[in-house]
Amino acid sequence: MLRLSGNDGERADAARNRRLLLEAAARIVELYGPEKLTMDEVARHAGVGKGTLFRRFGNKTGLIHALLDQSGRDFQAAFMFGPPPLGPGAAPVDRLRAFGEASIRRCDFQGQLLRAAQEGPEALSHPTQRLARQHLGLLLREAGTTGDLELAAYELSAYLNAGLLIHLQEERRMPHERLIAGWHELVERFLPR
Amino acid sequence: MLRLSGNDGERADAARNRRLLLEAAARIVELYGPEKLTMDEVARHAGVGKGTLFRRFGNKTGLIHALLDQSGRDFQAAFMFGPPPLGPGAAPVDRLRAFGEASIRRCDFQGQLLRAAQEGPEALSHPTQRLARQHLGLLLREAGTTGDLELAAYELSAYLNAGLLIHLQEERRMPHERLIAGWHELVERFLPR
DNA sequence: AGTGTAACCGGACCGTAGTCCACTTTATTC
DNA sequence: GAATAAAGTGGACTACGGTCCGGTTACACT
Repeated sequence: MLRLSGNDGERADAARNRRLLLEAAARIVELYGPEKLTMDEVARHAGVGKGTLFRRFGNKTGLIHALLDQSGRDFQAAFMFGPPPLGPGAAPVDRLRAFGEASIRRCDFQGQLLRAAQEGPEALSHPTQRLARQHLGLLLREAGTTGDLELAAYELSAYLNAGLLIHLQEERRMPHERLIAGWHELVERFLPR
Repeated sequence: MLRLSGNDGERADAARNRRLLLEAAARIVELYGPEKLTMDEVARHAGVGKGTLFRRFGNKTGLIHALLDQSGRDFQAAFMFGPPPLGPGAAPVDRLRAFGEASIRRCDFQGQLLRAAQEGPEALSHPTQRLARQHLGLLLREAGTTGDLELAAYELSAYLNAGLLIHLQEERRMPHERLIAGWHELVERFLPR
């Protein structure tokens, strides 16, 4: 078989099941919260076998990434091509500040899913994480920061990790504004003196 | 029963089983590596029921913390009471540098266990983590750093997270020296200008 | 020694992530 | 429209972490 005609090389029934599974997963999260998102339940609600679910998304973090895909793409588009201060056009420092603010804001809405997506040792290697670090590194370079920019990008993105932000908000009871101020302060420390 | 005489309020058989379980766990890690450390196997090797294992250590991260306890205590004693530059007596900046170096060195030996111990949402609340952050915050204050020192301590300790260090070493192939240099650079950024 | 009781013990049991593979469906080709 | 091969499917199965609870044991007090 040559698979020339297919839209994405995905068979029609497979595409339908992908849609069913994503809808079921989204519904479960919306109705019962992310902690009730089990692979068995998703498959059951979608009226589909478990094997199908794992074939489509690989594993649970794969499914969660697929759920976050749309908002992730929006976010990426915003900081790469959108209007300033997040997108190009503003000063690098302002873009850095805006990037953190947007990340923290996003965490307010999708924190639990974001945290779940960042579990496991391979999370740091995921394309979206790499892209964010690359972006941070680029902005640092433009801002005139010197030194090991790759490590600097890791350090900055560590602060924006959903697990850390949730801990600070829920365990340490830090208000939103303090986290933002902390980000601004951190960015400041990375600027050339 | 008053439980006055007992050494630690732990019954003799319980103490014996704790020892057996820790020895079994240590042997499994040594012989087969941390990824083979399953609760069933530990209980089986110790010749003890699974319920006993969970009663003693609560959960898997509890067992791992118990395994790391000795080296953890040594480390804590070293940076709180030991000789400079890690312990008191040296300049705060030098103590900060030494703290990171010691953490990175420790990660070289026990990285996999340390990473496993830091999984889960409650890891950041664990006493050893809190103590490390408190120590970092104190050194920053002594070094004259201004701003939100609590957040600053979180940011510094994020760099020393075993999961991140292992990722940088194994995935990004960064040599030991680069990680050390990165730590020194990071500390530098937190010093008053 | 005898006794009461709190602590301990073991292993059956549960929920969840992830694997496996015999069977079915789809799409292409002739 | 029949043959065919690749892709898809579903549910039984495994491994693992963690819970539960009826039975047992060590210890303090008499």
